[in-house]
Amino acid sequence: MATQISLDDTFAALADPTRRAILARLLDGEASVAELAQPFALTVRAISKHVGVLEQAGLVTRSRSAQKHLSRIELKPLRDIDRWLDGYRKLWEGRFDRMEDLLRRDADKPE
Amino acid sequence: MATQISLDDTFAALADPTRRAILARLLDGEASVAELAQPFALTVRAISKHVGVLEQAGLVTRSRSAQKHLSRIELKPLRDIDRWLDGYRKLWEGRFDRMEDLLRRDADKPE
DNA sequence: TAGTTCTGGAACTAGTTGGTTCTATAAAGC
DNA sequence: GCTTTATAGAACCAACTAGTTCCAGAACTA
Repeated sequence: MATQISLDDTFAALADPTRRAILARLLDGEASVAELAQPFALTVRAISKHVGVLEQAGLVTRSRSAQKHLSRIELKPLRDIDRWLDGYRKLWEGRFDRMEDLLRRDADKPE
Repeated sequence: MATQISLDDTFAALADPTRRAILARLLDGEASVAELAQPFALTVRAISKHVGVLEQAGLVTRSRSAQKHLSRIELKPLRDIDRWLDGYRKLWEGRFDRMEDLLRRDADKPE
């Protein structure tokens, strides 16, 4: 089984704009570290570390083709976040006053 | 205007299980710091700091009623994450082989 | 007024993060 | 075989984080 990824790691990995940009780039297809580094004013090593963080968080897998290690986006952790959001989504999808009701539900309870 | 919140801050705030638990608790209604601290083996001060982080990230607003400062969940940053996910959601909602096509689209380009 | 309750500020600590540089290794190209 | 290219390991640094303890202030309670 693919070692369980925590929401902690996923959220932490996504909390960096460089890493989110790398993920977005990977929507266009697999890429090597050098290719991923190209748009940034950072060393290739720094980008390599960012990819490592994404890999740790399960958001990226790598396959080496010759010297190039191709990175590829993995969707499962994103789906996990999506499912986590489900618990809150109903609050903004309902009518606004119903949302207010939910939020205040306990506040008026006699305890 | 309510000072613009960055995805960086939102993701970072959500990368901590204590803070996610606090948010979940706030689904049941507003609560004071002391109330929020009750389920945790942490000092009230530590929880107060966590609430501060959530507040910084726009996930919580506070209103003081007497000494009690009531925290309330705010949904906008969560909706922002939901919208950010939109860019990826189509990949796991489509048929799997179409997703594969998208991912490999560039890999086979003659360049 | 005095005491209690609720919270935030300040100062500190240990551990983590995001970046650097320099070095090593593995595969391709000549 | 030597050189180049692509990447990761190691060591380092400055900044930030999550926690603590101690103290101060604001507002209820008696």
